[in-house]
Amino acid sequence: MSRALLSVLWQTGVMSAPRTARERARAELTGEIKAAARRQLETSGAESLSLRAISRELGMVSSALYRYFPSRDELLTALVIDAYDALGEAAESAAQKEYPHPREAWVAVYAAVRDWARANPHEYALIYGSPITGYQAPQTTVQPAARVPMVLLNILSQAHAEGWLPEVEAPEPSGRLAEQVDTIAPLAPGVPRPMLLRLVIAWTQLFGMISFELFGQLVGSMDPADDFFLETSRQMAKYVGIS
Amino acid sequence: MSRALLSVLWQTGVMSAPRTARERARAELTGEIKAAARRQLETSGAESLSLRAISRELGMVSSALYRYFPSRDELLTALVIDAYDALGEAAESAAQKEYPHPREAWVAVYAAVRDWARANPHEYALIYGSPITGYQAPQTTVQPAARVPMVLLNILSQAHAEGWLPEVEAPEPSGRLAEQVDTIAPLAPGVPRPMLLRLVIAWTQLFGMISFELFGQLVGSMDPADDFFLETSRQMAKYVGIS
DNA sequence: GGTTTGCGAGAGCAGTGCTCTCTGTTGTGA
DNA sequence: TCACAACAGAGAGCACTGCTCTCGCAAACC
Repeated sequence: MSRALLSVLWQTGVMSAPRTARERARAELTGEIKAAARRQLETSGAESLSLRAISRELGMVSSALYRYFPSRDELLTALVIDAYDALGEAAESAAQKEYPHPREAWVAVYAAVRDWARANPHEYALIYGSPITGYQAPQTTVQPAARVPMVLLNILSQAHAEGWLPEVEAPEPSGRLAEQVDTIAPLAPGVPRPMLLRLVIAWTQLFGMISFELFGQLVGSMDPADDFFLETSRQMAKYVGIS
Repeated sequence: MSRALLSVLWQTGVMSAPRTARERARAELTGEIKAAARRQLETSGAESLSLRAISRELGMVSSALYRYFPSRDELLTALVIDAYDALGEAAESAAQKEYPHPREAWVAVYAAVRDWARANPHEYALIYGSPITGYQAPQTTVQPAARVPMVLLNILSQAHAEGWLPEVEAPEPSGRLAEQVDTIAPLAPGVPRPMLLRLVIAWTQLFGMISFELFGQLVGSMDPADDFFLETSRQMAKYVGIS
C-alpha cells in the first residue's frame, strides 16, 4: 500500500493508529495545528485566521504548515468537518437519552444544538454562516452536515413507530416537492409525507433561529432568547406532529 | 453648522442635495466607491473586498479612499445599510400591491425577499451571514434591518383589522416571553400575542430557509427550492393565523 | 547501505489595511 | 479681497498576509 494512500486513509478516518514514528508525529502535529486554529478562531473569526499566527504559536515556520495542509482553505475545510461532527455528536448524545415522550427528546435536541452553537459561536458561523469566499464546500462535508437532521428524522420516525403521531391535518405535497420529500422518506420509514415536509421546515427554522440569536438579529425583540427558544422548540415539535 | 456635522447629516441621508461643488464631488465619489465595492462583492465575497482594488478601479491611490471611509469596516457598514434598505424596499413594494387575500400578500413578500436574496447573494450574506470579524454592527443598521419584519407585522395587523384572523388555538406566551412579545405588540395593534410570537417564529424560519438555500445546505434534499419555498410560505401564513 | 520520501528553515513574491507627510485646491470668515 | 483653515489626492512606508521555491537534514524503505 502506497504511502500516499495510507495518508489519505488515515486522514479520512478510515484507518487509525499510525504505525511509524513519522506518521505518529504527523498525526499529532496535524491535531495541534487544528487545535491552534480552533483556538485562534475563538478570539478572531474565520476570515482572519492566519496560518502565520498558527505557525508562530507552534514555534515553526509558516511554510512548514503547508506540509500538513495544502492551503488555508483546506485547513478551514478540516475545521468545518470537525465542527459538523462536534455538533452532530452533541445532538446525537442528547437524543440517546431516555425520554418519557418524544416531544422531550425533540426539545432536548434543539437545546443541545443551541448550546453547542452558543459555546462555539465561531465554529457555528464557520458552518452555518456565509460560505467562505471562492471555496466550495467539498463533498466530504455533506455526510457530517446531515447528522443533525438525521437525529430529528429518527425522533420523528421513532415517534411514529411508537404511535405518538396522531393524524394531523397538513397539506400533502405534490409535484416536484413530493418527489423531493420522497428522497428523504426512506430515512424515516412510515412517517407521512406532510410531516416530513414539516420536518424540513422545522429544521430550517431551528438554524434560522440560532443564527439570528448568535448574529445579533434578535436584539431588540427576543433577546435573551432562552424562553423564545424553548417555546419555539415545543411548538415545532407539535408542528411536525409530535403531540 | 460645522462642516463635519454637515457631512454626517448628509451621509446619514438626513440631508440631501449637497451645496458646494466640493460636496457634490464628494457625494459622487462616495457613491462610486460604494458602487465599485458592490461590483467587487458580486464576484468575490465580503472578506476579500479590497480597498486597493477599488481604488485601482477608480483610478486613484488607495490612501485617498480613507478620505471617504475611515476604514474598510466603515465601508462595509455602509454596504450593509444599503443592503438592508434594498431588501426592505423590495419587501415593501411587494406588500404595497393590492391582494384579494392577506395570504397572497404574505406569500408575495416571502417571494420578494427570496428573489432579492438570490439576485444579490453576496449582499445577502453580508447582512444575514456570519458577522464580519471584530466588527460590531452599529446602531445605524438596526432600523433598516427591521423593515422586513415590519412588513410582515403590517400584513398581520391589517389582516386582523379586516377580520381575516380567525381564532386559532395557540399557546399564550407567559413570563419573560410575554414581556418580549409585548414590546413588539404596539407595532401590530390588535393581533393576539400567540400570533405575534408565531410571527417571530415565521420570521426566523424565512431567513433560515433562504440562508440554507443560498449557502448550499439544501443540496441533496430540497434543491431546487422553488416548490419548497412556495409551500412553506403558504404554511407559514396559516401558521401565523392568516387563513 | 544507498535511495527515496518527508520535513522544517529561510528567502522571497505579490498582495493587503492603514498611517504619515507632503503638495495643491477649494471654501470661508474677517 | 485675501489670509487662513479645511479638504483632497499622491506617494512612501510599515507590518502583515497566503503561498512558492529551494535547500539541507533525517527518517523510512528496498
